[in-house]
Amino acid sequence: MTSTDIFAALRARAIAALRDLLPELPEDAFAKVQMEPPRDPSHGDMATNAALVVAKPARQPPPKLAAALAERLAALPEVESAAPAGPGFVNLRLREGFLRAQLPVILEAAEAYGDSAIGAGRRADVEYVSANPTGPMHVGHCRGAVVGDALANLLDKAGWAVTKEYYINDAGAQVQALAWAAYWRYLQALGTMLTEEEYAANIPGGLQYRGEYLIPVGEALKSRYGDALAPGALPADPALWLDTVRPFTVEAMMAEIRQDLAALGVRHDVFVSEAELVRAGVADRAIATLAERGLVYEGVLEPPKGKTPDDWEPRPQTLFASTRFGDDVDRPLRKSDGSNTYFANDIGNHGDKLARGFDELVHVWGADHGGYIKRMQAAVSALSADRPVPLDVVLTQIVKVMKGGEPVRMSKRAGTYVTLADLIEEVGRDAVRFTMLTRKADAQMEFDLDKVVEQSRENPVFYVQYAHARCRSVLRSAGDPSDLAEAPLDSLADPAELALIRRLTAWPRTVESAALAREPHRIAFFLHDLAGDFHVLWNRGREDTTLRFIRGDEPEATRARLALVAATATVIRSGLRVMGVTPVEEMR
RNA sequence: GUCUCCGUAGCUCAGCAGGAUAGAGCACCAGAUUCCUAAUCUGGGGGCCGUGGGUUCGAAUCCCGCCGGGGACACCA
Repeated sequence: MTSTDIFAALRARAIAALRDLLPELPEDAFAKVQMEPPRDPSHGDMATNAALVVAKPARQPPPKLAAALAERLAALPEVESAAPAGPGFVNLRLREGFLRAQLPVILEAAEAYGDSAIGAGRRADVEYVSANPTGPMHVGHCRGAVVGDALANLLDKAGWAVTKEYYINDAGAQVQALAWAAYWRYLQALGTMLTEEEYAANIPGGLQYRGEYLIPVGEALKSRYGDALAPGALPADPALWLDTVRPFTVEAMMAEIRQDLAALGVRHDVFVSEAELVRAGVADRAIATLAERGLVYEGVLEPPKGKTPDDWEPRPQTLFASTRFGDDVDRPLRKSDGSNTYFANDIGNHGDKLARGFDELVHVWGADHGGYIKRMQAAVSALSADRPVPLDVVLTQIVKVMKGGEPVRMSKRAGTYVTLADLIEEVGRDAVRFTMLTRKADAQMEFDLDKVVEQSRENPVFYVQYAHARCRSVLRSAGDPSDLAEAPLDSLADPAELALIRRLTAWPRTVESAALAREPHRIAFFLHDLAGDFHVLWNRGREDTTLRFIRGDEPEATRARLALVAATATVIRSGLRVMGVTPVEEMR
């Protein structure tokens, strides 16, 4: 594969030179060689630790190796100069011509610039959102949705074959409670004489979902079934209606969730239903597999340390020996009523993923599920013992929604939480998505409704969009020339122009490192920096008219700069695409 | 009590799988607009990277202890 990543290219050059200098050295001695931008730009365009890394196995002092390596590298056509530095680094300064030559590379690749092959086509299943189908999505789900979607896009760009998956938790007690709540709205639609409290007193677990969003579901049940499920508008035996109302309600909730996701621009490839998996016996099969491997037993757990639940009692349970795979305690597979625990069903879910042939599993969960990671990884290890498949979990922290400097109170019970639909309506899809990616997923985040719509430098969404719009504005006023990849580029020599080119060439390695770290927020930071470089250049043109992009008196220089602008726009678009944000043509 | 994440400028946060003199934005101070959008930009001050050890050529980064904070801890999902 021909990489467009010049850092990878020069790293290969450095390794080749070292191999030549030290033919005795085993190949794995070069594994830790890095070629990266130095912190201090005055050190040059790239720096490598190659001499430091190789010094020990080569039994030579690093400075001596660095000097020899520098001499070799200095002879390369891409390299202007190379010098040993510090304890054994080699700093490289690239020829400006080589840097400029990256612009046609970018323009020809277009948005494919930065695509990588490190994923090597491995099949990755990215499961995200997976909100319980018990109500509309709120901002908490939203972060997971955006992070997951961007991560999936990122992995795709970096060479994985990605499936975007949603796991519907439609088999547990909460869905049961949802059905009871929907049934209440149904009774209301039929004109029941009961009060809410009277109804709530007689249902298992109480009336848990009181939000108004179930009212339409009650109406829909009425128009579909009349009073057949509650003759005389009186509560009937659940055996008569529960298996009808539950799936009906789940379907209604999922329709709403799909709508919310669509509004966010999130589209999953696969929706997997927990209930269906259970019906298909997937969970039982997975547990049977574990049992065959001697990992399932009947046992009594210690009470949890710290705070013991009031109703705790020692009791034999069906347990999975997850401690053998690094978990803290073994985990129950069956509830006291004999049905599967959520964990047992999720083992089935993962068994199903493995059966579908994925090479890597990635999940995005809320941080409150952090305690669940070890047991799930244990289960996947146990199930994939013959062909290890890694399970990576990305946790997303809480989002605090702020308005006018005050936190917006959220309560699902009271039905006052901020729904995703509200949020999108208020600030727009692109702002929501971009902002959700301006923090590391695992860091708490304040989402300031006022700032996000503010059109100022403080707002990174705006800042990046504005840079793209400016690029487009320039290209439009130049008549959108199409043959910029052939433009002569020698006139691009101003430090600000070269700085922008250097930034652009860092895009491929940014994609790779972000994908490997599973950190899509790095894309947002990169774009912010890139936008900054562009704004700087733009402003130089204010002070120094010879630096303007379009110069009527200098057609060649104009073409060169248009090539630079077009490349910048391309990379911004490419990054925004990963984030799922629409690049704008103008800022009206 | 156990597990887990976190602690970097006054504030909000980056810091790229250990690298050279630790960065950005906001806030603060001083500047730039006959111009392709000043919705932007330039310059400046500001840090014991919570703390004590360890690993090594080299640590904000890796390991251990401590302090401080978030989250999770059978039969919820």
